[in-house]
Formats: sequence, structure tokens, C-alpha cells
Amino acid sequence: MSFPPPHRARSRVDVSGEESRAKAVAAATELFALAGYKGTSVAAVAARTGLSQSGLLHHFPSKAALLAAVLEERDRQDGAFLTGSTSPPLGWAAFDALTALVARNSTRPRMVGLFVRLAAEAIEPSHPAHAWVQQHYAGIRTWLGEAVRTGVDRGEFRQDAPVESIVRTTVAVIDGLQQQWLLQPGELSMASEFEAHVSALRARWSSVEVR
Amino acid sequence: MSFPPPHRARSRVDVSGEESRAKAVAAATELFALAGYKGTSVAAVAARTGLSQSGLLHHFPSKAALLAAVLEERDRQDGAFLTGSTSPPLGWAAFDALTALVARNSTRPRMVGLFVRLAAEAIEPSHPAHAWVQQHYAGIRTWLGEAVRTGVDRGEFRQDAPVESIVRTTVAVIDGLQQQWLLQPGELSMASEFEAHVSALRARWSSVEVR
DNA sequence: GTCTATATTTCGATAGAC
DNA sequence: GTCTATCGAAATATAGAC
Repeated sequence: MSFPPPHRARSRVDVSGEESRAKAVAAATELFALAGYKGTSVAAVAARTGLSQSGLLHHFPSKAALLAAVLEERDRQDGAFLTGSTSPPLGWAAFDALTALVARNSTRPRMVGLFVRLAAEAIEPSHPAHAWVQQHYAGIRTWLGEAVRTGVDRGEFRQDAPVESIVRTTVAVIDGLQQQWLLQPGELSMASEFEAHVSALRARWSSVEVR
Repeated sequence: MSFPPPHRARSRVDVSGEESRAKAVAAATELFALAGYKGTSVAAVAARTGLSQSGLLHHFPSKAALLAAVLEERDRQDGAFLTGSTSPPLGWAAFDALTALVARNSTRPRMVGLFVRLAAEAIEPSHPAHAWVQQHYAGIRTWLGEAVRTGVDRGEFRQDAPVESIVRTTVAVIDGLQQQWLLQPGELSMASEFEAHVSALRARWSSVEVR
């Protein structure tokens, strides 16, 4: 009465491996968000994952590879939020989409912390997340820039609206609010403050008189 | 024909000590600005100072003490720029003062880098610069908040101007522009972008119709 | 005041057993 | 796939000579 060694045996091992890997990425995300990349040790990630240091490094050849996996997962979760919609928001509607993004970030302090820490660390070109951070900013600038330009063409914005400045300051507001929000959790609403910024932009650059 | 051992001998030693200390603070400022506090080793600061590691630690009992000296010097250089004027800028004039501050920062990438790195690192309460960063933000919020409230009282701003939001978003713009400026040096003018923000604020909240 | 030498951790990564 | 053991490098800090 022997049970046949099921395919599940092989399968279960694989699943466990996948689970360990996913757990490790989640643990690394949390710790990188709290202490940054340099401030987090592989051993700490391993401990939180429930593996030994070597056990963790079996899934990722190096600490930098672990970071790459974290960023990949971050992109996977966020990738389609702005650029992924089939009908891309255009004109002023782009700012409504951004408000929704900010509201969503307000429920994800870990992801916000991860970005703020890495963005500051990765200013240095030699940082393993440098290219990723630059691509992130380039992507947002392109998306929002095109949206505003379309708004100008459609007559939603004044014809003399300075597209690049609107884009730069809007991105700056989002980043700066995240810093303040992380430093004083609960003492400000990122979404409300961002809407105040959009309100000022509309007053200045909308083609219709709003105030 | 012996030269009397002059008081200068004692004095010269002291001066040299003071100079080494000052050099070390300058070196630490540069390196902290480039790689942050955690990413900079005491040995690297010592090498740039022209001292051995132990020679440096003779002046500062610990790495944290070195950071404290860096922050103290930073405050000494910047302390009087905003709050130090005898007649504090009030109302919209406060934003002109901020524009001047941003323009000044545009010539001091090291100081900007230092702040951006430390602000992100020191979100964590256990970071040795945590209290300093919180005080920095509290100070700016108080100063700008009072200026805007005075502007409201004087009738320069609309009576329904949301003071706290104006303060928060203005601080956010400054911080966010610094991040972008450090990441892409030369590709944006912090002063121009900040003025665009102030322009939008005036359009929205000035008591006189400006646009 | 500055140095050499060293103590003590901690880190990232590798080797090899199971 | 995971572990123990370990290596080599780098970090902070201290001791003691000059």
C-alpha cells in the first residue's frame, strides 16, 4: 500500500522555491523602503524571509540582483496604472489620473518609502538603481508632457502654457509631498495637497476662466 | 642665539587643529552629499581631509558627531538667510525671498545634495539626523505659514486662501525640484520652475486679479 | 595632534554537505 | 533548495607610541 511518489513532490518543491523567492522580494521591499538599499543587509532580508543568508542568495546571485527583482515587481504592480489604460488620459484629465495615483499611493507607504529612498540614493550614477530612477522620471515626463501638449492643442489649456514647467513642477509636488508624508505620517493628505496644486495650475493655465 | 619658544608655537598647533577640523567638516559635507551618511565611511572622509582615520576621530568622537558638526556648519551658513533678516518678509514677498533662496541653492549643489540625501535617509526615526530634518521642516512651515497668514490679514491673499496647503505644496515644489535638478544637472532651472509655481499660486490666491 | 596597529563587527559572497 | 561554515573585505572605534 505505497503511495506513488506523486508529481506533486517535484511540484511542491518548485512551488516552495517560488514562494521563498516571492517572500524574499516582499521582505526586501519593506526593508529597502525603511532603510534604503545601502542601509539594508542581505542577512536582514534573509531573516525576515525565514531563510539563511545563503538560502536567500540561492535565489539571487547578488544583492544588486535582489534589488533588480524588487524594482521589477514594483513596475509590474504599477506599470499599467498610468500608461496602461487603453485610452490614455489627455489634457486636464491627466491630472485627475495623477490625483488617483496619489490617492492610491496614500494607501501604500511601503512603495512610497521605497521610491523616496531609492530616488535619493540613486542620484549617484554608480548606484545600481540609477538607470531605473532616470527611466522612471523620463517616463512620467513623457506621459504628462504629451498629455498637456494635447490639452494645449485641444484648447483646454492657454496657448502660451509652459508645458515643461507644468510637468516639472507637478512631478516635484508629488515627490515633495511624499517626503513630507513619510516624515509626518497622518499629518497631511497627499491627495488633498496635490489637488490644491492642480487647482492653482487650472487657475493659471486653463483656457476657461476658473477660480 | 636661540629663538625663544614663542607663544606662536602653541598657537600654531591650535590653528592647525582648527584647520584640520574645518577641513574634515568640508570633506564630510562633500561625501555625505554624494553618497549619504550611511554610504560614506569615516576612512573616506579622513583620506579627503588628508588625515588618517584615527587622526580624524581625534576631532570627532564618532561618525555621528561628525555628522552633527556638518549639520551645525550647514545651519551656520544658512541660518540667517530667511529668518535672520531684521524685517521678515511677509505676504507675497515671502515667495520672492524663497525664489532668492532657490537661486542661491542653484549655485551650491553640494548643499542641495546633502539635504536631499539626508532628508530621505533621516525619515527613519533612528537616523542620527532625524531630529534635525524634522526641525528643518517645522521651521520652514512656521516661517512661511506666518508670512502667508500675514498676507491674508493684509488683504494680499484671498480671505479663503488655504494657508497650510499653500505652505505644504510650496515646500514640496522646492524639494521635488532639487531631486530632479540633482538627477539631471543642467537640464532644468530650479529658480525658473519655482517661479512658475509661484505664478500659479498668485493666479489662484492673490486678492488682485493677476494672470 | 597625528600616526600605526589592532580589536571587534558586520557585510557580501562562496564552498560544500544534506 | 536550504543549510552550516568560512573567506576576504570593509566598517567603526580604541590603544598607545611619538
